[in-house]
Amino acid sequence: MNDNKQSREIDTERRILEASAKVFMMKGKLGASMQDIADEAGINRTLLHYYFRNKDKLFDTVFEKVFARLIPAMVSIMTSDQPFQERLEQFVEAYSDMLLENPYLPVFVFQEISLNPHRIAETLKEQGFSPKKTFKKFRSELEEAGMDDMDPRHLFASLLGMVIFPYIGRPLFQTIAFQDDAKAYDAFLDERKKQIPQLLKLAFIGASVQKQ
Amino acid sequence: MNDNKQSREIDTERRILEASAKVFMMKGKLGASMQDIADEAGINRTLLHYYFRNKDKLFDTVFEKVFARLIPAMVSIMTSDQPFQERLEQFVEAYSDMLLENPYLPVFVFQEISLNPHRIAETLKEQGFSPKKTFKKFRSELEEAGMDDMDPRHLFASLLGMVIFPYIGRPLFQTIAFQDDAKAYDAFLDERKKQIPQLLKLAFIGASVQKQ
DNA sequence: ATATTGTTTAACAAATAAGTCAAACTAAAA
DNA sequence: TTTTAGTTTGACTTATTTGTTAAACAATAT
Repeated sequence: MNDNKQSREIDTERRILEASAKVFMMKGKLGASMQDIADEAGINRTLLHYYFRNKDKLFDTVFEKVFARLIPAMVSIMTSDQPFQERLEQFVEAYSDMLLENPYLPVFVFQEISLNPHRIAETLKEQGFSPKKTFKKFRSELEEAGMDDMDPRHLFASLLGMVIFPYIGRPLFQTIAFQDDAKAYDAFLDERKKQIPQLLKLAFIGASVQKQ
Repeated sequence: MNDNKQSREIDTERRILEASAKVFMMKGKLGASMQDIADEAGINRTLLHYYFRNKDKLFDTVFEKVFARLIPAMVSIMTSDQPFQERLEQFVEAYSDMLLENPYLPVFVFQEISLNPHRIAETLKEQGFSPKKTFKKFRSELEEAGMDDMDPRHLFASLLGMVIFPYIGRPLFQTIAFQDDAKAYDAFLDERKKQIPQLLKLAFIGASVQKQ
């Protein structure tokens, strides 16, 4: 082993964080024991305490890192200056890909913010994300794009819901609508990347028709 | 006290189940201790064991009862023979009202089925809900109604997502889009009862336009 | 009245997991 | 080489929580 202490430290810390994220997401904060995490990381349990004093501190660190994965796509759809239809497609694509790699993320995050709602404001600040400003910009850009008759907050809630639900509700939905065929469900998830923007596009067309 | 033992029993059991549902939903299966539940029900902790042997058995009973609240609206939109637009409105209305009264339900259910995906098939059977049949009926009815170009599974996933997301993601979304104004968010939730069917209606219009 | 069944409680035992501590180990610095 | 700082580990303590047991209590039936 030709590691110096510093690289050893960094490596161990990274391994702990990766293992923690994985185990916390799969088992939940309370379902995951420090031993589980240590095993996943291939280290001694006490080492977790050495690096992160206690379970809460470890969890907080992990939560922020995991939560951060939700931000980039959100920022991009709210601030990019491309045509709306394209932003929409990019957003759905980016979010879907992220969820495909982190299927347990939404349940994990929503569970935690449900138990601990005050955490959100803090975490968002920590991530350097300014909700008020960003959302205002989104709103005004939408108006400029001539979608002023569709409340951006409803639009955004619908969009997020449509994207996220199939991941959150997978076990349920795969059972009732796909007879538990996992492969078919994967294909379904992929199709949604096109279906969701398409549905919204049709709604825009419908709206413009009704306007006249 | 003029209760006989039988009515006492029923009352106690009902109180336990109500308290359990509340505490489990708010704190999660692992976050809720038997003591928490006993306190909420105003009884001795050992009594819980007397009525439901152990925590797992109690939880299973509660989960089935809570999960059952998801079924009726789902069945009605899939089997009713009213015009589709009306079914849609009724579904959104029914689901929204149920969620308003059970705001913690979706996170609770999704967390549990995420940890325990095999439970779903069993629970659905327990509830006398036959996914395959019901969904097939939904599909064919949709086709008859002339919406054959919109995959019913995508439609249903979108619908559920749009309805449920604002409840699951409330702490997050209320913060970023409503500056934490709870009253405004309640109004928003109410608006969605109309917004969601409206969006889908517009999409149908858009689809019919594009068809030509 | 008392015996029996069912209900409720307090006290105890066992298991699990978090967190602490001191000792062992490693690698670079003096 | 030895010292020093940093890293890793095993053993221990403590706290929490589940589940059990036996006894007390209540209400009805004999």
